[in-house]
Amino acid sequence: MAARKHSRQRDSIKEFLMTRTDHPTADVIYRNVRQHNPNISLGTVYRNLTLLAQAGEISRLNMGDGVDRFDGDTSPHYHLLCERCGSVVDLKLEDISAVLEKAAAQFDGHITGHVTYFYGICRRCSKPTI
Amino acid sequence: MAARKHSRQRDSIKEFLMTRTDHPTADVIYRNVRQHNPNISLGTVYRNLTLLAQAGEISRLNMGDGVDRFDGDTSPHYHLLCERCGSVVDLKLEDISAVLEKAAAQFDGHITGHVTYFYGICRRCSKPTI
DNA sequence: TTCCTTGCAAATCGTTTGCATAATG
DNA sequence: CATTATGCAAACGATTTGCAAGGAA
Repeated sequence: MAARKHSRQRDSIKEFLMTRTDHPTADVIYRNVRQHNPNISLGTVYRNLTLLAQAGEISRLNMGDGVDRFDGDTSPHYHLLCERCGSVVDLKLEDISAVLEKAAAQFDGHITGHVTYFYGICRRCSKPTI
Repeated sequence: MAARKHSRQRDSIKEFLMTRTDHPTADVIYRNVRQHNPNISLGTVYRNLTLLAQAGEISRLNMGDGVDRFDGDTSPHYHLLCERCGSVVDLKLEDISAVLEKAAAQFDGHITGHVTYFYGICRRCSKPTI
C-alpha cells in the first residue's frame, strides 16, 4: 500500500510538469525545480518521477533515444520525436488502439497494451529559415 | 562511403543472429559468439551490431526496458515483450503503417516513420503450469 | 514515535570510445 | 601501403540505491 506522505519536493515537481507541454527529461525538471527549491537533489527528482508515474499521475515516455521524458498530460495521445531538434511534440490523432487490438486478436497469448510513437520533422523545424 | 572490410568477428555475429528468433541482447550475443571466437571483445560486438544495423542487415529493437535487442529478421513484423518472462516474441500481423499514416496525415510537419510494439503475456507464460 | 522522504555520494548497467596493434584489400 | 577492424580498458550518461538525517502524520 505504501501510505504516501506529503512532500514539498514532490509538489514542486508535479506542479512544474503541469506547466509544460514539451515532455522534459529528469535533468531539465531538476534544473527548473531547483530554482524554487535550491536543495533538491537529482535523486529525489528521479524517485518522485518514478513514484508519480507508477501512481498514474504523470506518464513516463521512452522514445528509444536513451533518455526518459515525462508528461503531465496523462490523457490518451501520441508523440513525435523530431529527428532534427530532438524535441518531442504531441500528436493528437484518433485512438488507434481498436485497430491494433483487432490486428493482435489472432495472437496466441495475452496482449496488455502497446506503445506507438512517431518520428520525423516537427512543424517548427520544417518551416523554412528566414 | 567507408569501404567495409571483411572480418571473421562480424561474420560470426551475423551468422549467430541468423540462427536465433529470440532477439538476443548484445551481451547474450557476446557470450555465444565467444564460444567459437574466444578472443572477441564486447566492444567489437557492439561496434559490429551498430554497423550491421546501420547497414540494414539486422535490426535493433528498443522495447523501453533498458536493453537493446537485435533481430536478424529484417522483414516487417512486430514484437511483444512478455511482462512475465521478459522475452520478446514475434507478432505477425497485417501491416498497420497505412492506418498510422492516414491517422497522422493531419499533422503539420513531416512524419518519417513510427515505432510500435506490444506488451503482455507470451504464449509460453500464459499456458497453465503442469 | 513511526516510517516516509530527502540529500549526498557511490554504485549500476548498458553502451561507447581512445589507443596501440592486427588484419584486410 | 592505406585503411578498416580488434582487444582492452577506461569513459560515459542516465538512472538507481544505501545510508544517516529530516519531516510528516
